[in-house]
Amino acid sequence: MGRGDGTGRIVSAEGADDTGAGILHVDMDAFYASVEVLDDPSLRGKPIIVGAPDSRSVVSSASYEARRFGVRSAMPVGQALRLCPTAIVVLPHFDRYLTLSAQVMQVFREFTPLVEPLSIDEAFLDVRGARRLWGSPGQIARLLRQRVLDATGLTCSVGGAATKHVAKMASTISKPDGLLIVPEAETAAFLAPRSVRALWGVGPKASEALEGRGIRTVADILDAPRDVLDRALGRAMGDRVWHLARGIDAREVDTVHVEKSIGHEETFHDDIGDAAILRSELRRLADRVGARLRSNGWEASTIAIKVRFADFTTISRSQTLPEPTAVSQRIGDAAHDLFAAVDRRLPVRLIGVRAEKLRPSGSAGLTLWDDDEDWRRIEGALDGATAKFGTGVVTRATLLGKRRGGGSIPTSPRPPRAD
DNA sequence: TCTGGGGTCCTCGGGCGG
DNA sequence: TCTGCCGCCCGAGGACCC
Repeated sequence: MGRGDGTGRIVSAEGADDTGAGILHVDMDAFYASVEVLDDPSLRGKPIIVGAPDSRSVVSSASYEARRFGVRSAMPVGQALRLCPTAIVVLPHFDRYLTLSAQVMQVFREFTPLVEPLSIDEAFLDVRGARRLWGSPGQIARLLRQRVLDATGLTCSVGGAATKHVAKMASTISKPDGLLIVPEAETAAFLAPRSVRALWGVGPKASEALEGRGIRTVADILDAPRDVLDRALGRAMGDRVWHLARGIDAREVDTVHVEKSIGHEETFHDDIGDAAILRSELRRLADRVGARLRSNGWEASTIAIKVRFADFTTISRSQTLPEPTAVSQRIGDAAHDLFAAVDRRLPVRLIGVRAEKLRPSGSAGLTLWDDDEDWRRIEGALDGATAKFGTGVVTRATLLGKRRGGGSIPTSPRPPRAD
């Protein structure tokens, strides 16, 4: 596997065993902060915090120089500055990050079409079919890191393994500017000593629940009875952790992403108690949600609002509409109705609007049931890039993406069963 | 210290229909 | 006609991720 190279990071030795490690996870190093350094070289080597310098802002990204002082993402900027008073606070430039992200993803696609972007700065790649063209997974990872650096001037870290989960853990451990390949046969040895918190999906609450039962490492999970995990974490999570600890993760690299919700929210600079101002903010957020729905060709069946009060308690309310919509006015009306029913005893810190249960607009008339038989019918009806159902036209990508994502194409409920 | 914004997924409880 | 049970859907809230 890997070895330390004296700088705290890990780089798998050239020619090290990479048998069966055909899934790569690539993660850009301190992405936003690194882009800021790229665009202003005078920042190089200095502690940088990307975020707004106002009282309610949090750290979006921090350079490794700042992280040495304990600065972390999502930490309030004020707290970060107390830990690292010499840090330079830089305002984020999201358009620039998007441009560089697109360049990086393009580099990934030079190696394989099987790229699953996870966020703006990371992706999974399935390189099992790229050996003839580019070499073994380890060779591909090295080439890819060099290509990213040449194309953008940015460094990234790469983990390689037999599964997405282990590849992701490997890239995290190799950071920054590292490479760690875990050959399939060494998966168990790699996992066993890791903290439960290192498992993807185990956060502060879940790790606390496990540690309360004496389960601190992946090896401890292997020894724990299933029902103990289920009681600590709930059935679904217990099951997932049981499998992940054994290196079992059947998820494939999925190149099709289908949005399930679209929302906007905003934290006010000062808490607001005036209902008229809050209603106009809801309208503004509803306008933005509607505009995004329309530009994506979606409409939503459910509208939800979120309200966070001055004491940080947070509530949400949602409503299913009689008809799906992408009209901002209707979204705003629904948001107003929901807001009117909220008991407001404290001023409001944050307000948000979200559109859920999305479907392609103009797909009314579809009557499909979400089961295998219907999917065969849908796929049978696919003609080139689109399929026609009733009055609606749905793209092939949408249909197949929905299927893979396990979501529902505009579906109707199954007819009531005859008793 | 005082907690962003964009999401996804899971759990739980209540309502409803067979 | 009523009741219990079951399964499904919906809404609310929480945990988690980047």
